[in-house]
Amino acid sequence: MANDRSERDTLDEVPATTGVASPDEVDATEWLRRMRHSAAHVLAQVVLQMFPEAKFAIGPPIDTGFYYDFDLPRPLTPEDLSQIQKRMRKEMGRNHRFVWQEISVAEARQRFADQPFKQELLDQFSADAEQVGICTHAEFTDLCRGGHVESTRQIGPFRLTNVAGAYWRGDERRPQLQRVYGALFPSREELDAHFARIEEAQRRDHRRLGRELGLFTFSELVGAGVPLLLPDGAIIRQQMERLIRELQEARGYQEVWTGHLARGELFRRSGHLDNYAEVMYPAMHEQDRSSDPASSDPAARDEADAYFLKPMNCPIHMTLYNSDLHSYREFPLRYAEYTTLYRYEKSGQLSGLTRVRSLTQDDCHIFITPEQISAEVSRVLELVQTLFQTYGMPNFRYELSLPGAGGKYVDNPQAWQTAVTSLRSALDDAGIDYVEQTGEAAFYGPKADLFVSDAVGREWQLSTIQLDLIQPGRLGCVYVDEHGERRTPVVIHRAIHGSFERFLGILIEHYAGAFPLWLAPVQARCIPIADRHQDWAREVATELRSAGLRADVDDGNERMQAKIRNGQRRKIPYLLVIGDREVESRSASVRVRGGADLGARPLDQLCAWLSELQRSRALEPD
RNA sequence: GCCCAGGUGGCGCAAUGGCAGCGCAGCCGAUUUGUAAUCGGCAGGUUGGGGGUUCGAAUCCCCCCUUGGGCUCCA
Repeated sequence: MANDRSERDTLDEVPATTGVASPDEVDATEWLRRMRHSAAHVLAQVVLQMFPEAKFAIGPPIDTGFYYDFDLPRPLTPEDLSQIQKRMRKEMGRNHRFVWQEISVAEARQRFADQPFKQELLDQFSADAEQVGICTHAEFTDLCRGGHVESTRQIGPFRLTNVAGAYWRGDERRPQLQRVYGALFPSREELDAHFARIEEAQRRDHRRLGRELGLFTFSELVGAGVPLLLPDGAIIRQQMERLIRELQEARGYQEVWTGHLARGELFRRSGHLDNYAEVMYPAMHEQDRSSDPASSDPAARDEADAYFLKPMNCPIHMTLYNSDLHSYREFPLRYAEYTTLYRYEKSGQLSGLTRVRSLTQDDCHIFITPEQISAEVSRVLELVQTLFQTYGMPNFRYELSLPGAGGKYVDNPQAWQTAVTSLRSALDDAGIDYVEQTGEAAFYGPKADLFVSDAVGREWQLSTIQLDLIQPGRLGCVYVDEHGERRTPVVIHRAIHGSFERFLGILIEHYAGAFPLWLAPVQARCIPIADRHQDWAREVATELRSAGLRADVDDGNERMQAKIRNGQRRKIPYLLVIGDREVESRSASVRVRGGADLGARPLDQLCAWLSELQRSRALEPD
């Protein structure tokens, strides 16, 4: 997640200005950073008072405040947190001055003799004579590159928010520390606004809306990470599938179907068992069904003969490609598939619809010659733009993931170079801004990924465009070129939605549950005012359904006001109120989601209007 | 996977060692109403699962499942 990355990056940033500054020496942003960093020092001071044996690690400012990592003799409780907070406020009120100075590494080693994490930070300096910064306020001194306010009373309003586990230096093999997070803003109002924003974000959290709107559920019995789409959620998903099918058919994609299982031998050849085994569900051995005890001896099993739930389609699509001999004239050859994949995501990673164990990609594999890379990537980028425009989602960013130095990247530097260059030029030609990430490429090639943020600020990858220089060769894919020579094709792996599950989660939050007409599970609901209006209400609904719309009738014995309230809460785009006047004039009164009353519309006009709105996938409900 | 905090009718919550309760939703009945909640009644829980402590466990202890917040991971 990029926001985490940016947190990490702050550790390595050297502040532009010296240890301590007054408010008029630095700009507002830097001043805020300094308040946050200074608050982290006060936090460490207080924790050290309460736990003299505490080992303290690092405590940088972050986007919304600060944190500090500690190794403590026991877990911190919520009560500890409020106690710490109280004492921090007290210390701040005492108005200690921050004094920053430089000392030699050798001196610092002595000073922090009982602080192993500080010692490790000092290890990165080669010479003992080098200078490092330390910052002192009250009785507390920390190893510190600087970046403080002048005194503790200048620190803005804050609140400690939570404790979390965090690995030392972000490495899961290293000790896990307790990270105390705090929110800090320049003013009380801004701090309150921050928490109000969080509350607002929670209101549009897809996990909450999914329940309220009856879109999806999970079951302990079915299993973690397996989303169960309720009828209304399934309707939205069907519309998503329909859209991408339409767009892809128009662009020369051909749909294939390859099921859910494949033998281990396939994944061995593709390289996935070597690079990806931990995310695959374990092997299913046919011998396990045998009554012969000898045959279930693990040593006798061959992973190659076992079956696996497929975690991706690529090797299967390549095998399918191999069922025939292909010519360069067929290229680009585009295989599309919408089949569910299964990935054993670690339990701690699961999150609503955005991180699941059964996921359905709008997955395609495109077979091309190396010369075609750039042009085909451009076509895929166009498809991405069209899709996101249709959903009205403008806020995304691209990352270009390049190979790093590691041995994960199979050699053939020339092919990699071509691939990277082609990918980059396609992005540039499309006028797309992107960030390059070295060492983030797939084991089989470089890729361009699209990220969006969810309601609570977490970033998720949706679209991906990956070049594959490895698997086609491993799986023996060939094509005949214009000279009659057999060559290995390049394959583009690409998904536009990413997975329908994750995209649905993002969509729910993007619209805050108020879907545009074409996606809304119920598009129009007829509300008869009294029982005598029910016949006409039913007729209106029937006519709308004949026009291809999803319409129903609220024939409960509640008052109209209550039905409107329910329909509104269900975020139905159009509520059609039907009373004496409407029955009389063969019409329905249209109430737009949000409250606008459009007055009575004749039934045939209503049908034509709504079905055109649906057909055009218009974004506004009115 | 790791750390922390949770799991009580479908949903949101209360009960902290001594009779499991409230609201919404649901069902039944009455009401027939013009743009965000009509009234009355009924029903609904072996307190996530298993084990333990105790005269007695939703409440304390252990294991597991699961959710949330982080960390790590994300071909």
